[in-house]
Amino acid sequence: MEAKHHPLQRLVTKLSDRSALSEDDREAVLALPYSTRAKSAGQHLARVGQVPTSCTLLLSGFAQRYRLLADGARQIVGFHVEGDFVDLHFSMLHRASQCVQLLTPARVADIPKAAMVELMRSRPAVAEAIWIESLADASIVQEWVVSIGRRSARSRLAHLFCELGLRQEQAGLGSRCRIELPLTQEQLGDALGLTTVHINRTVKLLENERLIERSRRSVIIPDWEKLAEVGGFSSAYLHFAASEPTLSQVNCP
Amino acid sequence: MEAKHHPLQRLVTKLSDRSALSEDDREAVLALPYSTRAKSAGQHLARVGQVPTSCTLLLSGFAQRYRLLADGARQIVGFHVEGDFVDLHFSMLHRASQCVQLLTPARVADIPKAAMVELMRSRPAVAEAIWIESLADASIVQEWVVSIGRRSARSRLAHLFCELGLRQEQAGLGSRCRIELPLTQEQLGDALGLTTVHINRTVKLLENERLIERSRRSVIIPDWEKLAEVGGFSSAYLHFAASEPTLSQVNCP
DNA sequence: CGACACTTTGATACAAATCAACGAGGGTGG
DNA sequence: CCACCCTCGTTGATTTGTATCAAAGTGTCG
Repeated sequence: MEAKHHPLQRLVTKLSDRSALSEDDREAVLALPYSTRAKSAGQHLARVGQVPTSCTLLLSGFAQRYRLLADGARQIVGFHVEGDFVDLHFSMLHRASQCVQLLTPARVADIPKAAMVELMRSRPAVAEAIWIESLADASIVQEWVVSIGRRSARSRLAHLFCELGLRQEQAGLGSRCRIELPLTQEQLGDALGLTTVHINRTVKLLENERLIERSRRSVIIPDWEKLAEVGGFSSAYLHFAASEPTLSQVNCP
Repeated sequence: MEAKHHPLQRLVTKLSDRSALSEDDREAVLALPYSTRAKSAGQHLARVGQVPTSCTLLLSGFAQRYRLLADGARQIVGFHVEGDFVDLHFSMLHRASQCVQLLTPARVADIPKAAMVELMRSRPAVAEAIWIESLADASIVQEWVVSIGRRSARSRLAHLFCELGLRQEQAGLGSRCRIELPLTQEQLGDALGLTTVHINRTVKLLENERLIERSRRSVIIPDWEKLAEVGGFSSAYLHFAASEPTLSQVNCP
């Protein structure tokens, strides 16, 4: 089975992770028509007000979803990693209410909206799997509300690092304790509802407390559990499949 | 067709509002097995950690979805009105990561999870309609992130009042300019990431500015557009069907 | 090597939290 | 029917976390 390198393979893997798909279902997903493109950092995959005609799947790279306010303030409402549909909601709701922008160079696949809808109508199990994926995404956003609404800057940062670490690990991109972070401090601020200056001070605080270490664009978490405690982090809201190792089972160098 | 008073009728109406359902689809929804119960204010419909076996549909009343933090802080992540599924996500994700609590006395219908899944597997159009509904819910949560992350207390309150007004109007419960608000100031604070004291001062500020009026448990919006401007409110994120009247078409007494 | 984007630091200003009471309505029991 | 209590709303004084403004460092890429 050398479908291993099929561009949509990662999507299939991600869906199978949480839902049971038959061989036929998997093949139906892989049979989806698509066209791939390379894009550079900073490019937009969606803009407010657009009416989408195709669904964009992130094959590699890292993207942010955000809204701009009248006074120029920006709030990031989510990050996307490879395997994520970036604008499926907008497709189904007929209009984008946010912007999606790449933070790194990336490869994307465009799938005609009609083909997606057709696939989901003819394959209930696939529809269900995609639905469940979108519910898990929604759960993450809800946890962001909790963070931004009720946690201190220090906890918010700790929580976000924990989340990104786990999500990266779950996506098979390495250990939860070493996060490849293609974000500027300004973007961290826009994600957490804080200013750049305050992010800077808080990052340094965490560093002084030995809760994180930094080297270039990565963040290292020397003691996962301690950081999780500072962030009030519990992975339940990520709704990983049950196979996920307990926190205590993992402890990185 | 005296199905008019079928308890699930409101659900059918809500789904048909945004999606096209055939007569068969509608009847399949109405044929769902269910049992209704009356519940009193304060009762929980779901609790963190529970494994749901049935889906709860709110037939009447008002509920909040919230999370508790270690230090006792509470963050409300959403409100539910009649016609909403209150825990469909938890059912599909196998475990509740939040609590759902009634704010008013209410009637609810319990539908066995297996029957829901079966319905959605056999009727793709219904599955799609329910999915779209959950996407619209997610969009609301994302706007909450924007509010809590980047808006001032005054704007947050204005924005929430606008949202609740429109949602209530959309649900056929009256004009957007008169909101039946079964919330204490503490609950408003927990929803907006502010303290009770600060909510109190901000409410009075809006009142002094003649942006809202209060009488018992309702809030009256004398000039919708002015309040919408203060809140930076634009209804796009609610993703109502296109038939929605433009803001300027409506202006209440 | 220069340009530019990002990080870091300091000084100051505010918005919102906290702490502490008091007031007012609404339901309950005597 | 009144007195009581309990929750909710209101207000003031004070503190604190975070924003704002300003400027100097640092790194990286052409």
